[in-house]
Amino acid sequence: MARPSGSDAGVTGPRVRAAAERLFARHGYAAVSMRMIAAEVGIGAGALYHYTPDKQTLLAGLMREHLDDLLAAWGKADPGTDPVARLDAFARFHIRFHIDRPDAVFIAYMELRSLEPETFAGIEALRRRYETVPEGILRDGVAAGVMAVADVKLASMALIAMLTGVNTWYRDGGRLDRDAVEGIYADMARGMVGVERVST
Amino acid sequence: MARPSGSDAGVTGPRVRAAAERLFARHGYAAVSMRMIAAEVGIGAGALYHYTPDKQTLLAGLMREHLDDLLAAWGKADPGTDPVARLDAFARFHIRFHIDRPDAVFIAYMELRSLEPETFAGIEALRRRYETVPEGILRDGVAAGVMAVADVKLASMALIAMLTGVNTWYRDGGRLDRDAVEGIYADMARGMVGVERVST
DNA sequence: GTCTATACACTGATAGAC
DNA sequence: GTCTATCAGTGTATAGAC
Repeated sequence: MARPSGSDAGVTGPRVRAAAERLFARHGYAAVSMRMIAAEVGIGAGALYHYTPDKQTLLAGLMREHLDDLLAAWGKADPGTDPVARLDAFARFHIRFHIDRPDAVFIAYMELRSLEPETFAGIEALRRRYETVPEGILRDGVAAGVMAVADVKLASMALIAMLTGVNTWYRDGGRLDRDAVEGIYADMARGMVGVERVST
Repeated sequence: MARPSGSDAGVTGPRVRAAAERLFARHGYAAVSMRMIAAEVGIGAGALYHYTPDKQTLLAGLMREHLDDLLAAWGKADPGTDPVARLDAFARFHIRFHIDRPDAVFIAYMELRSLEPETFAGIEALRRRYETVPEGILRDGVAAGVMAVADVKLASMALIAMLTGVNTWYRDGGRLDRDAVEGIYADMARGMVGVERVST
């Protein structure tokens, strides 16, 4: 039995966030109006303010949620074994997680400038925490003598940039599937940080 | 002798473009008003329309100019010798060129979505042409047997993403100077595409 | 070449009816 | 929980004086 109209039982909130995510990613935060978001959801603009106190909070919420998910997901995906295996896992995890959420990724990386200072600081701290993941892996790898990098911090930034770059061109149904892409990038990641090649 | 006021002899046009570049990079195209640009230059908003027919054209001009400069500069920097030397030159060139123009780079990469379709196509073609540079180098390197990549196109995209990523953290006067950064990245680039290490 | 004045649409956010 | 109506402010772009 269909329930009486008006009792959507908490589905509108998520729909508002989903619409905002899509539109912010597509057009940019500043270019999206609250009326556009409301129209996408199918409600009036005034009704949006039952789900967010303002536009800025809506954006910050999307970013925080994305980064929290990212950190939590790596916590589960981290094999916690030797550095080379962790590097491989990290490369594959990062690509998989990012190509599954192109909109959230784009917003989290590009709309930092749209945040007010205090909000920015909190989000930036989460980003920074994620950057320490590859740093730890590389530091361990260098210490164990199985990796060779001139600078752990630079190599970590280079690795993240390389992996995140997949989002600029990857499309489902393209020439290579996810697994192939992950494998090729994991390979390049190993070469980048000086892991000795297995087959040469 | 100072010339009579009002005869700035074509300096206002460049100042308009410079102000727009700075502001678009800082706040995003959509968040910047023509009034803000005019205020930065020190003229009224109406006077801007002597230098650009509209805001969109102003943006597209900045992007086109940046990409034209990039392609021309590589044309002069390309040593045109063996693939390994060209890879090294490309990595160093790309980093140097990009960290010297952080605003233009940010705009060219991030405001593509702010362009109307026809304008977008022209800009995108220039970007695509630049991507063929590392593709050619890697193809030659693989053919010559001095590089080993699973996929030339992916490796090119990975290389560009890695190098462009320097712009997200590099600041003049930081821990490492330009030349050191270039050297470290050129090293990682070699490892990434399977060039045999000299010192091991 | 720059100014002021102006057009008219749209902005984020609020108030109060239902 | 959603609606309509509304606020004060700002958006791009143009017209015409100087």
